[in-house]
Amino acid sequence: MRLSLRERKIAKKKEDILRSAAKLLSEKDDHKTTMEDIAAELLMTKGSIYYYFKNKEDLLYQCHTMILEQSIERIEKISLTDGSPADKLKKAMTEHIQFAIQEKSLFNIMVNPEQSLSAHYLEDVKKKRAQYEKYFDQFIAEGIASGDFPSLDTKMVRMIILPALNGVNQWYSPRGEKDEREIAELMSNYLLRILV
Amino acid sequence: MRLSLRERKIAKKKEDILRSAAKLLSEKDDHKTTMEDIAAELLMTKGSIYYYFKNKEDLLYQCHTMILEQSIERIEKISLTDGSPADKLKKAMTEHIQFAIQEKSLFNIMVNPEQSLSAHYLEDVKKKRAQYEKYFDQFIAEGIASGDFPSLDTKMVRMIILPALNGVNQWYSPRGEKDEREIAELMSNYLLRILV
DNA sequence: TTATTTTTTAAACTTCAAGTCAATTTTTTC
DNA sequence: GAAAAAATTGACTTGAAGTTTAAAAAATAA
Repeated sequence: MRLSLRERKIAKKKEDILRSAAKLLSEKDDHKTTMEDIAAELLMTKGSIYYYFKNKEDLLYQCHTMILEQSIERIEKISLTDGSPADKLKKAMTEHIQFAIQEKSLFNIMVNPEQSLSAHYLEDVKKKRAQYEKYFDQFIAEGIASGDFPSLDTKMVRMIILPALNGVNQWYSPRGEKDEREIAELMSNYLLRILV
Repeated sequence: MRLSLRERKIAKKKEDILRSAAKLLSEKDDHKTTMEDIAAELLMTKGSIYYYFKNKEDLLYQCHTMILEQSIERIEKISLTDGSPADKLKKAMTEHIQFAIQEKSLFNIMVNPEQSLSAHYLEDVKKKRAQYEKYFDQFIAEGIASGDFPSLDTKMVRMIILPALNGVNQWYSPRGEKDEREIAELMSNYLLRILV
């Protein structure tokens, strides 16, 4: 119990650091964001970051896993729903968009893992991404099988959908004319047109 | 005349350097690609790069402009064609995809200019990007005006199309089952479904 | 060939950030 | 409240990469 409390405290601190890292890394390039900057954001010194993380790359890697694991959890839940394939796909898209906007910084640093992560970490990140992408393929395939969607190239369609969804947090601004829900609704509807 | 010959020689050398830079920068992150690496690729020493370019950021910036200016030229030509809006849009999409694949490295480093370029350069790059994007908006708007496309949110549609097109060079592999033309054809057809 | 200009080089210079660590402070435990 | 464990500090080391520069080499011109 007590141990669990401490563990939760550490987990919280780790998450704080990850968010600080993500915030700064999403603004500037990797090497322009120093460990000192990341620490300063939290009124710490960089020394203590090394108490929680092995090194800078580990920090980046854990930003990836944090988002990826949550994303997988969310889409897993959707897949267990008993809606139509189109319903599931739509829900997956709108949730993705809203999550991406909500976690803008973290999503932002996830573009181009190839460039920023070395082989060891990259492998794992790619695996998790593939795991997430598979759900989209699954929903699309289901729709084709059931006749809800016409026969089409599942991967190609998914490779249109996902970059489009991820693109959102590159241009979204909270001061734009559309809010999260409107964007999610509009974009997912347009994307569904490809399939019906 | 003689001057022009020399100028062309310099221009060629500059392009060689830009391509070397792009090649390495597209593989690794900015700071992991050193000026020495870029020079070594061309059997030069890093000192001589500074004979042609002001600094590393200038190198990056000119990679952007090289591609952007060519892209704008290409789409400008398409816009002067007298095909239907759908024809022009389709041509713009297929050309974009094929150009992106052809110039994979250069396109690759163009994701996230915000992170790698400082304000001064960034402004110019953004202007050029906007210039390019405007053509897509134009084709879509034309189609709506002529009744070829239904009424829809031009910007939103463009913000689906372009990220999808740019996504291609993240996953394209020359050893994949589809070649450039097939990908361009298939993807542009799917994207057009949103509009018709 | 000689003189002049252009280009390349190699080394030096500078700057700066990642990572380490022993000492200190804070928190927890009993 | 004292002892033990956990967390934080900040100075230090290290290495690396961008940039500068003076001199050498190569190309061009006369």
